Amino acid sequence: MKNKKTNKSGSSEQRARGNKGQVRLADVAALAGVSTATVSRTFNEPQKVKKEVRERTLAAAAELNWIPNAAGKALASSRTHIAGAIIPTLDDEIYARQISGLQSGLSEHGLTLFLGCTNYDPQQGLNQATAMLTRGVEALVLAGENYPDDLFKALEMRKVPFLITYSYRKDLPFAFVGFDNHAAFSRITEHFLSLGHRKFGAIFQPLENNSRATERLRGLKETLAQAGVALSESNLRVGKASLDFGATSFKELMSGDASDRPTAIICGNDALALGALMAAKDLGLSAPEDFSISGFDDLAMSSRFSPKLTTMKVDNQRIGSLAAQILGEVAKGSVDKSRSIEIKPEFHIRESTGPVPQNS
Amino acid sequence: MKNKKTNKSGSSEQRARGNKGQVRLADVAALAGVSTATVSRTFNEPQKVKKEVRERTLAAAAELNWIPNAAGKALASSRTHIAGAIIPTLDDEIYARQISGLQSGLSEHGLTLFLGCTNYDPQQGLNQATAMLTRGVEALVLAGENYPDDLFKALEMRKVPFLITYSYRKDLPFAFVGFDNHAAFSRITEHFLSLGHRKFGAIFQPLENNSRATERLRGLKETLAQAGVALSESNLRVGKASLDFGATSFKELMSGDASDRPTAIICGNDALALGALMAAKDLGLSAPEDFSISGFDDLAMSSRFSPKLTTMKVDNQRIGSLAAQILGEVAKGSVDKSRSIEIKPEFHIRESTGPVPQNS
DNA sequence: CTGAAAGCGCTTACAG
DNA sequence: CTGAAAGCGCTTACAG
Repeated sequence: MKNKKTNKSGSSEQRARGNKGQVRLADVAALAGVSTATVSRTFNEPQKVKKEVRERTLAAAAELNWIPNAAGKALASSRTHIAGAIIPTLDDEIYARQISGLQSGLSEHGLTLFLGCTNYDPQQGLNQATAMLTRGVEALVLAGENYPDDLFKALEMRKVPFLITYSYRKDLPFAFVGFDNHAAFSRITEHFLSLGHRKFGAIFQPLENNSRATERLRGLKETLAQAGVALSESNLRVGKASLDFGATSFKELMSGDASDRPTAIICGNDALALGALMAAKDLGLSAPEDFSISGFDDLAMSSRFSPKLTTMKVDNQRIGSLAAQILGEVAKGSVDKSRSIEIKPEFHIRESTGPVPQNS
Repeated sequence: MKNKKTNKSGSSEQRARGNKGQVRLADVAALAGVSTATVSRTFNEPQKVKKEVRERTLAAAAELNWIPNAAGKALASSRTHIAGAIIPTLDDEIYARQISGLQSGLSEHGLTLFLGCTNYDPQQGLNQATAMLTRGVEALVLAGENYPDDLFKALEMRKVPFLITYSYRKDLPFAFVGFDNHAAFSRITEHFLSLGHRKFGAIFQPLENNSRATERLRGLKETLAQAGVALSESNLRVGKASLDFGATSFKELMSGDASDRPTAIICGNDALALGALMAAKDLGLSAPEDFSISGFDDLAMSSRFSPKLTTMKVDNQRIGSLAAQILGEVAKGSVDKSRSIEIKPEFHIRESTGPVPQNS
């Protein structure tokens, strides 16, 4: 009884010495009549505390509405229970889904997520990462591998485990959870070749600081080259990954001489392909009668559009969950190195691709 | 010179006492031959340090590649430079955009963002918020106001400033950055009424734990009621906010007796409306000749679909930036209370709404 | 302008 | 099973 009172007034004395009126572990200890060590154990290693004492402590904590201060905890234990993720942008559903899967996965491991966006600027990526290192992230997810060398150096110097998502590359010494963009576009290109197409056009998102897009285009070009087919520069359009750019580019590609016009159009993603299909309607052209076209991502709209779009689906939510699981294990220390996981995209051949039109 | 050496070996002695090999401010101080106070000032109040000393200190920090430890900093200064955001889901572009604007805005204020998703479960929201309070967030953004009372109590008890986004309500004592969902749907409904529609149908996302959707439906129903028009329960479909549910619901609404069939269909968002329009094509019906329909959000697709969708646009990126700006000021202490900002959605009347069909 | 030292809120050997 | 006390890496009055 007396104990309680002393504590309560004690608490306000503390306030005078700088404490902001925040309830601290020491206040709980005083109320429960135990040492600070016991309060700490009650919450972190309950089995080490006698039941009766534990309950008294929990009651005190509940009465005071105590929430532990993570900074104190982190300093004393050198664990922060924080993970970070850096992505190009949330405006692309691809990354939003990954973060969604990642966040709920990390949450199950008791990790809170710091989020940073680079807007495709490597320097911003470095800044975000530095902020996160300062705040003691235990692990980091980087979407894509377009980051300055300094970033990777900093991570290695501080021994912060990290994982690269969305990409999967064997030529780089990092842990990946993603897929092989080059192989995916190789596969798509083969599909067109096997349908007899020889005149190709391509509509792509910006390649700068985006090695995924770059790899896709390489996969496309190299596969064509192996078949002895060239993609002329004039039939390659690169611009904003929007419906509009897809539409404009399509009209340009189709405005040429009928004999030069591509019969096959490979798009860097679904938004571009859907934009192109909309422009086709305006021009009175339709797939697969007049041309064939493919996307990448399998947006919700793509399988319902008319014609249904041939595309590849990547389960981004799953990429996020897998990344969370790996990092959760690494942070817990049960695994000492992050491993790679290769995701296989699903190729959905639908209505938008077919044999070469007769009159071409 | 000697100084340097002592320091370096000193550093490894420290390691034996628990330090994880991490470079600390004290190491920088030793290398530069100054006190820890001077190192701290060099970074936090540089104008208080003589130029020469400052430069020596900066050089030492650079040489050791020192990154300050935020936990130590937070504990000593009681500032964490962390803000948090809790949203229902990232799978909805609405929230992804808000987070996008929020993150870059906060970043400019030197704040790092914790992100948590509730998946529309208030309890998860409380858990995420507790995790963030533990980690010392200086301010919190909550999307929507569907959170347990305990959450608001906890925030108020700890005097953590917070802001509710997307909604804007005058009947609740919180700071909002958003719009009036009720008024928005009232406006949409008036548009249909002014076109002469009297038979209404509605396709909505789940209302449970989603007061935005609930307000929308209320705005719709009350405006109809004022005009003496009823929305029959059988003409109201509530389900997943997907293209598919929009399509299925449309077919159901249109399957009834021709005389009972709604001429006006108000959808809770664009995905539902686009799904309905796709189903209409299958049925050989088209807007606005056979029926009128509206959405909400103005997705990229909506202005390009055929017919172009009548809908309302909310600038979610801007909601995020505004929230960041307010919280940045509040965290800095330049303002002591967060203020509300009402956003006005833009009503885009396009091709999908028109006068009541003659034969109805 | 600079430094010695206390203190922020926790955890964790260590001793009992 | 429990407690006294040192220590985690910083900042900040205070004194000079």
